[in-house]
Formats: sequence, C-alpha cells, structure tokens
Amino acid sequence: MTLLNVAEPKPTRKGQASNAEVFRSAARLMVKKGYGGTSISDIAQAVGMTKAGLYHHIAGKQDLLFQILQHAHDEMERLVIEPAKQMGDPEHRLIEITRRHVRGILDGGLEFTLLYRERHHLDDAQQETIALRTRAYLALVGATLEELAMEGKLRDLDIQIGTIHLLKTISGIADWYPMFSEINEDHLVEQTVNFGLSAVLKR
Amino acid sequence: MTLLNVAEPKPTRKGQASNAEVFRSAARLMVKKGYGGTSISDIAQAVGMTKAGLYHHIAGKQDLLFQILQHAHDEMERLVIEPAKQMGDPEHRLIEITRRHVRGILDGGLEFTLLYRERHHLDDAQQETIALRTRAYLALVGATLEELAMEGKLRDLDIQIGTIHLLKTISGIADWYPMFSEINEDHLVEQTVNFGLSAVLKR
DNA sequence: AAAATATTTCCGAACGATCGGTAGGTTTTT
DNA sequence: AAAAACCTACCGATCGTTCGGAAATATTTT
Repeated sequence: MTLLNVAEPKPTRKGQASNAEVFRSAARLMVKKGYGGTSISDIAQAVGMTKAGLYHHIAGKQDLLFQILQHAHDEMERLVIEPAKQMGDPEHRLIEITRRHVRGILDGGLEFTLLYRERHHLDDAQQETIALRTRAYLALVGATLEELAMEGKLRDLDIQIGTIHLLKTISGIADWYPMFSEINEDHLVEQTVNFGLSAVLKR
Repeated sequence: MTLLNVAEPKPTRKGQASNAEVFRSAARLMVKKGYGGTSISDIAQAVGMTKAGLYHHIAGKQDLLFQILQHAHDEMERLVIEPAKQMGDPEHRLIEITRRHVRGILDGGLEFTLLYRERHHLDDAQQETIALRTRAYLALVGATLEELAMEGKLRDLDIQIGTIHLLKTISGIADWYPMFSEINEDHLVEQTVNFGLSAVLKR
C-alpha cells in the first residue's frame, strides 16, 4: 500500500502536462529549492495547473519524491550500471562507470540523484527501498576494486573507504558544477577519471 | 540591517538554554531534518522553551540559519585554516588541512558545515557573505596545489578541478560517516589523507 | 457520421493543521 | 527597581489534501 500507488500514467494526452513532465518539473524545483522549500502549489504552477488538478497525477507529496528517486535509480541503472556490467576487465569497468556517471550528471540524465539527500522525508519502507538500490551501486564499485586488488593493481588502501570516496567525488559534481559551468564537459570527465584512477590504482 | 541583527548574546543565564545551546540544538535538528523540515516549534521544544521564548535568542528563522553557517565557518577557520596557514611546506600543509578537516567532522566541530547546502534559504546578501568565505577556503587549497605544481610534485591535472574534488571527498565524509560509524576514526583520517595525496601527487 | 455514454482531466472552493512571528503580561535574575 | 527571560494566546498566511462538479477527451452505440 505504500509502494507503487501512483495515479496511473495512462496513455498520455494532448494537454499541457504529461505525467512525465510533472515528475521532471517537480524534480527540477526540488533540486533548486529543496523538498521542504517546494510547495505543491509551486509544482502545480510550474506545469500550468492548479493544486487540485495536480493531484490527478500524483498520490501525494511524499510519494512524488519517492517516484522521482526511483526514476533516478532507474536512469542510473540504465546509463551506468548495465553498461558497466558488460565489461570484463575491472580497470575498464571502473573507467566506464566514472565516465558514464559523470557524463550522466552533465547531460542532466542523473541530475535528480541530488534528491537522494532528501530521503529522510520518506517513510521507513520507502527509505529502505532506496537504500537497497544505493547499496547495490556501491557494491558494484566495491567488487570492482576487489578485483583490481587481486590483480595487484590496487594501492594499499581500505577498499570500503576508497569506494565511498570515489563515488563521492563523482556524485559531488552535481553539487558544484552549476557554479563552475565554464568548465568544459569533456575535460571534466577525463580529469575526473584520472583523479579517481590515480587515487586508487598503482600507476 | 540584514547582517548581525541577532537578539544579543548577552552574558548567559542559569536557565536551561544558553544562546550557544540554542544554536547547537537548532543546527543539529536542521542537519537531521533539513531547514524546511525543522519548525521553530521543533527547535523551541528541543531546548525546552516555547516559540515566543525562543524569539528572545534569535532574530528569525532565516537569520538563525545564517548565524549557524557563520559559526560553522568560524570553526573551520579556527580548526583548519589558521593552523594550516602556519605551515610553510605545501605538502605538509595539504596533509594538515585534510587531517584537521576530517578530524573536525568526526569530532562534531565541523558537523554543521552540512547546512551549507541549505544556503538558498538565505537572502542574496547573506548568501554572498557565505560564498566569500567558502571561496577563501577553496583558494587556500588551490594555492597549495599551485605551490606543489611549481615544486614539480603535482600530477598532470587541472588544479581547479583537483581542488574541488579533493574538498568534496573530505566534506563528503559528513554525509556518509553516520551510516558507517563502525569505521575507526583514526583509520578514516589516514585513509582519506592517502586517498587525497595519491589523487594529486606524483608518488 | 452522429449521438450517447463513459472516462479522464482539471478547477473552484474549502478543510484542518501548521507555519513563522508578535503583543502583552508574568516570572526570574541581576 | 531595572532588566532579562519566558509564557499564554493569538495573528494572518500557507501548507498538503479532499470534494463535487465542470470541461474535455475517448469509447461505444445507434
């Protein structure tokens, strides 16, 4: 009853606001002003509706945040995790993860992972669902570092801590990049790959 | 009129809540539940007062956040920046910055820097004040990397990006450490120093 | 093709609750 | 007695949410 009780997506319509657009507008607002700082009225206004109208697309404010976070993880799996899992070589896999994750942030596809830090507004069951998916991504990177360690390519470091630091470096870009948008995107991607690899690999 | 209009600190009193305690309680609540998710009533209750009573210690909710952020920067300067500036050797300085910053987070002295991301709730003048102090810290680390580059100790990297990644790695600890509190503190400090140095230094 | 019906989309208006903040008086400390 | 700390009670505004119905659209029947 707590999960997946969205107001049904339904085909779509010719009107001004599809369901997907509601989610995107809401997410963009929440990224800018925070969950608590974004009212239902704000969201309704952003998509050109009244509050009451909006409630035909969402099941409530809390559930809206949950859906957005689920979608963010869906995108993360599609853009980063699935492609990375295809790669056999751990070093290439680590590079691919970094590159795709950063690229995803810059292209806006992973922009809404920023809302992860608003997860305390969810109820316990929803928080656990999100936490599981986050831990799965962490485990993927952790396992990759383990493989690199067995190949003797890894520095003498704590793999758990190294994994988290690596992912913080990457995901942190979403925090500050809007303030340094003069930085070239390709340049940032490669610099981040180098930063991460240098931090954990013997080279 | 926007700056420094606190309800005066005044000596203190023997009652249950000193001014400093109000700030600390408020900050702790805001870290846990966010600025928007923390009501004035919540804060008043946490310090054993009513809303009206609380307003003898603060000038308003927005100003309260501003004071907390100012205090966080004060602590940052006292615990990290001032000691680091004493060090002539840039490599030692970088190590000292990392060590003291991480230590400060773990000891709770820099815990409230987490509220930096709630800065959009401030007015423009307040935001600018905070941004200036943040940029000053960034500049200190950036200048240190520049020195290391001139000594030939630095990797081939973009110093601006390296600086930000370095600081994100460190400050990110405040985000995740509460969830991994089984990690030994000294161990985390040293691992973070090594991670950072490996990322930017030839070694 | 037109008419009739069903379904979905949206709105105006209101709900109880809570928000940040204040006025005025009482208690406590100096 | 002066001053500071604190409380009761309340303010207008806004919050998330709901309800009944009106448009608009899609589907079925004629």
